[in-house]
Amino acid sequence: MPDAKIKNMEEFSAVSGISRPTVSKYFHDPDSVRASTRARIEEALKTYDYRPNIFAMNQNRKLTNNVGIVVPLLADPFFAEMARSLEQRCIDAGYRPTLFSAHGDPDLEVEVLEALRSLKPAGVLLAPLGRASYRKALEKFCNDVPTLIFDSSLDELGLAFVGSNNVQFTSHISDYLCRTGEPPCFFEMKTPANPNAHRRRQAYIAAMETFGHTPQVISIEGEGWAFEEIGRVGGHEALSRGQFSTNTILCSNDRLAIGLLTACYEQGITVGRGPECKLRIAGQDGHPHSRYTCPPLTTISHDYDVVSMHAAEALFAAIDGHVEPWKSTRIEGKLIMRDSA
Amino acid sequence: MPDAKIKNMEEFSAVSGISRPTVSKYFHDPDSVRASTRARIEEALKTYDYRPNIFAMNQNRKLTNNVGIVVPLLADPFFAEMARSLEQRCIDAGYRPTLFSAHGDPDLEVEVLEALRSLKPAGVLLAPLGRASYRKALEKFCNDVPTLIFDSSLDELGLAFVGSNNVQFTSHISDYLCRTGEPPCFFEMKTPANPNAHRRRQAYIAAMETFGHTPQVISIEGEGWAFEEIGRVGGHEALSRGQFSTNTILCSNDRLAIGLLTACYEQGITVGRGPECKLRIAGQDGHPHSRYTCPPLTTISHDYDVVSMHAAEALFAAIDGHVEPWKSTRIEGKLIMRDSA
DNA sequence: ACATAAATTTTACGCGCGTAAACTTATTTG
DNA sequence: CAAATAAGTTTACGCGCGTAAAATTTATGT
Repeated sequence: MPDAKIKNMEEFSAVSGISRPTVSKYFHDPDSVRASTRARIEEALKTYDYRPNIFAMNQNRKLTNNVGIVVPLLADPFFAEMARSLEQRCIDAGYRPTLFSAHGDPDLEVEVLEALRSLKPAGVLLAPLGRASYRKALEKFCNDVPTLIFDSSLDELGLAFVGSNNVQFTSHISDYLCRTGEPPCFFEMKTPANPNAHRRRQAYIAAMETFGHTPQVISIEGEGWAFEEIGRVGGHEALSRGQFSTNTILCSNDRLAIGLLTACYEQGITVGRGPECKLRIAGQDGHPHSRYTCPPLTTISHDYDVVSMHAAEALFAAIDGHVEPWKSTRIEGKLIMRDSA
Repeated sequence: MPDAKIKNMEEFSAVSGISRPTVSKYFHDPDSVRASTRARIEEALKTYDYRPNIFAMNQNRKLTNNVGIVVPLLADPFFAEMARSLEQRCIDAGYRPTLFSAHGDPDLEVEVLEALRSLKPAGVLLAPLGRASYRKALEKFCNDVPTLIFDSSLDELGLAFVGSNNVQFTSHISDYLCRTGEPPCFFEMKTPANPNAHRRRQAYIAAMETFGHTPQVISIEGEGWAFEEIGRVGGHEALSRGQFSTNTILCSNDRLAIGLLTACYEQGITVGRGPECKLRIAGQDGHPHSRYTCPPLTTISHDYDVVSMHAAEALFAAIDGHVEPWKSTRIEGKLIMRDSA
């Protein structure tokens, strides 16, 4: 039971009987001191409540043990899950993670990066919003701070890129849809907030051509991150106009698919694999909610754990000085077959 | 265009022609210096890139301008939205918010609070996990740090409580359901992760008695925060056993309702208000996803904006020294009528 | 046991800024 | 316009800790 409060390291070194520089070393890395002295320090820690002042520590250290985690939109469960996973890995590796969200706003993203800079982080895990106009600001940031880019790639930016293999995602699920029924149309936003959307469209087109089908892309209007609503409204329009040339729709992402499912429901269109169903709908991302749509959504899921592991380890390696040339790691997704397609 | 880099406040005061203590005052509060000197400083700021070292600043200040925001589970869109809103209010008020999630784990919550302590925050906005066993740790924290509790109340803890009026929530929607059809059964978790659940059950029972109906509570098994899955599995069981005595079900929260909707779908049970529908289902919370279920979920929504406003302003007032006795502010919810009930 | 290497102690300085005190200059007020 | 007041300057110290250098103690190997 720690009782007597200790003001600073000086006082603590006095009561522990160890000199302050050695105590300092201990807090920097407990293994850097002799086992016997470590034991004495930890013994004192049990009786006296002391923790080094974090501000004084970071002031003089060239590098802190802070790690920034920046996502474009924390309200999106995909990023919430990635953030959680990365946060845990940082803690396990002895870093102090701090979580930031740009809330979908590129200006806020730049502000966040500015704020992050002043925290002198040892490294940053950044999922960029991906607007080209902000490339300059990101580039500047990456030059100053070891930054690993995840989720959506801005070529050659930062230490490295780790994310999902969007081409494989779309190819794989397109393949599945072609082999199990009519070839899919592709449902996407005309001006997607996420740059991965472009890769997915291209992969869809390529996959269709491989199968000898003519691709059909339906690009709907809508700006911002309210994908479900955009999918619902755009879905209503596309359905009313009869824009889907087959009975199968592959959506650019699950959130769009969820909106489209709602539109179908509202128009009384049954979705699913059964013979009585008019439409098959599939998504992409493995959104936490996709299991609970009606019908449950067939999708292809990110391997959250593997992506976060590669991202975290690549950053930590770089922090430890293991310099490697920029590279891109893309993790394959797993098809999740459910009732919607 | 800031070009020449300035190392510290000393150098900056030199190039700006203002003494360092005055510059220090300026960064503490720009309005605390004469308008003419403020102009000179800001003029220099345009040509020289300088920002005070945040660690050195916080080291000597008794209080930082850090504000901690702690939520039980960031992956829950309700908390994600609250966090976003609170974050913005902190920034607008000149504080530096830092976001933390306990990820549903009481031990992590305590750790987060420990970490937060060392940031010497001016204040903390805390939505507690609400396990009684951790009351002691929270109490200790609240004694040391000005803490405002939101979402779920632990009586008399912290500066004050701001949250939704769960009793009104349940009364109001129960009332609606009774007036528009058969009286509702209540669908909830036997051991809910969120303490508000108890209030809702009690309010349901009270509302039913007011209407002269006998309340029927279905408490399902399940631990943790995977409410949708718990609702789905529990829903299957309750449906199979015929546990619902009326055709109307009020769920303790939207996430449970979403799971129950999935269970209904999987059993081929139509949900909605139409004459062909077998069941009416309503939720509570105004979950971002509730609009997109099939059918869209009738629910009662938190007034996110008002709750976050009251919470933030109460904290800022306390930080500014406006001491007030502990009080509880409960915001009413708005009924959102959709097709499910 | 003795040389050598490793760890610790002593001593001392610096980081960047907050802040207090005494003094000087600028602005406001009657 | 002098006096009163407000704001800025100088000077100086301290915060809590990192860290370097030299001296000293302790551990390790043959």
